[in-house]
Amino acid sequence: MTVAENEINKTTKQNITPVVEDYLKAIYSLRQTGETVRTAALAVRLNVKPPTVTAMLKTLADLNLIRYEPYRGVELTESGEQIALEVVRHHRLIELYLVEALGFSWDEVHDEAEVLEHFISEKLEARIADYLGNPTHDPHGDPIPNLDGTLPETTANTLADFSPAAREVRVVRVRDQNPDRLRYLSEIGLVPQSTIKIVAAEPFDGPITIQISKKKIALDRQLARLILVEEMKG
Amino acid sequence: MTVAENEINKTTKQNITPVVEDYLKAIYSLRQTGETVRTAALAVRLNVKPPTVTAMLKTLADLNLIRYEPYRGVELTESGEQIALEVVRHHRLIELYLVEALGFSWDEVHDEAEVLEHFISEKLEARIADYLGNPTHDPHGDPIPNLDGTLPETTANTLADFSPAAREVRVVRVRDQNPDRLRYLSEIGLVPQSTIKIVAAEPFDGPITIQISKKKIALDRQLARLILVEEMKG
DNA sequence: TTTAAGATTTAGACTATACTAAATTTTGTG
DNA sequence: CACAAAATTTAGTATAGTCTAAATCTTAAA
Ligand SMILES: [Mn+2]
Ligand SMILES: [Mn+2]
Ligand SMILES: [Mn+2]
Ligand SMILES: [Mn+2]
Repeated sequence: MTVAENEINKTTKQNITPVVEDYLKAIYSLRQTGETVRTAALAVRLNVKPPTVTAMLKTLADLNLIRYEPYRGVELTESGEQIALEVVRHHRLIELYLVEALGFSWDEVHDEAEVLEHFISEKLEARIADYLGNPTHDPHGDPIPNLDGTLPETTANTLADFSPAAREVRVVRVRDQNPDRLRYLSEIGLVPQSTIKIVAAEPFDGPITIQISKKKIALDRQLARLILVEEMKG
Repeated sequence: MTVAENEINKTTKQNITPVVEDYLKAIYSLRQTGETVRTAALAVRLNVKPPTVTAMLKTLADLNLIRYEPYRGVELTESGEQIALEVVRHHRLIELYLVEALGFSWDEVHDEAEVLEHFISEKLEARIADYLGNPTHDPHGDPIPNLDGTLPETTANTLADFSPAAREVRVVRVRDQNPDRLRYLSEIGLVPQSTIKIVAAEPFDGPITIQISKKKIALDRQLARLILVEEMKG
């Protein structure tokens, strides 16, 4: 045997393929919702069938990137999370770079970043971060993980949680990556850093009406839940 | 059977993997030397063993990307060449972009481009080309294939072919991608567009002595063969 | 508390790309 | 022109990632 049997579980650079990175990223992102990360959710997210997920979960567990309890779900280990965060950093830096340096709009960057995140070198990552002045947020307001694997703290509520009583709020993040919806949102001026006023909130989970520079727009409550805002200070 | 048997030879986007692209690019580049492209040369270039090449050549022939005569070598078909040229275009645009927009030096860009060439979208390619003003040559003086798959014509001789009789020449291309040698060459000022004078050429394939802005430097004949130059007009 | 529906895993298979060892073809030398 | 050396292909195997069909586990409803 070429490799000793007690070495089979070692994580090497080689083992971290683009597919592995996407699984880790998916686990990380699904965990953000607070729920246990299950096979079915991963299958949907990653566009594969459940048995494919099960097979990969075993591989990831062998690499000590996740803790896996059959039938019960998974969670990232410390090293799994570090890799996930590094890939997320790549993704968000690339998104911002494409917008800032190459004139992409915020609805065009996701698919490009989804691929390139796996292939830029550490050197290119550094040059991009440097060019952008070590930014903390991407074009959607998503926080960019730091090099050390920490995340800029975000304290924001969703637009859906605010009542008309609230005064002006500032949009800080748009948690949507559907190109058509993103185009719609930027058309009405609802982008990170814009200021809006909440005009009305219909009961029974009805629409939220907001005002953006004179214009009133009714937003579906589901969509409003994806818009994170902060109260204006002062 | 899901796919009819008379359809097995169809080239689809799916079939064109990064590995396939690298084979086509390698065949294209080896062909430039004028010699028949053989299994052994491809194996060396692509860092795989000869049986691996044989297997892939069959696949490429099935996809109508090459003509393959067992034991006798291969050549690209029209569609194989188009794909090779497109990948070369990506490679060289990326190299130039990294130098122009992100401060890379010419010895750092090859490895990065070798990977990214397979993963940029057509949209990103277009934005990069646009940013660069639709350039015709990369940082090494290598011609960048046009969108239509044609190549800017280059008429240049190697430095090794010139005798001291020749007057000043302009460096137009450096056919080397070894980072250490490239650093050496840029240190002595031997880069595309620089002007040099040929001072001496030793017999028996000996060194060529050149002068670059007052300084005389002896260049190994092998290395001189990789430097393409043009006589200055006027 | 039983049981059926839903979720998940197991079993078995396939494709792409790689390898080593062995067989075969080509080529260059005597 | 014969034949050994070199080049190439064939044969058989491996790994990563995917699939479908079948088995098994979990859970929620009767
Ligand atoms: Mn990805
Ligand atoms: Mn984003
Ligand atoms: Mn490549
Ligand atoms: Mn080049």
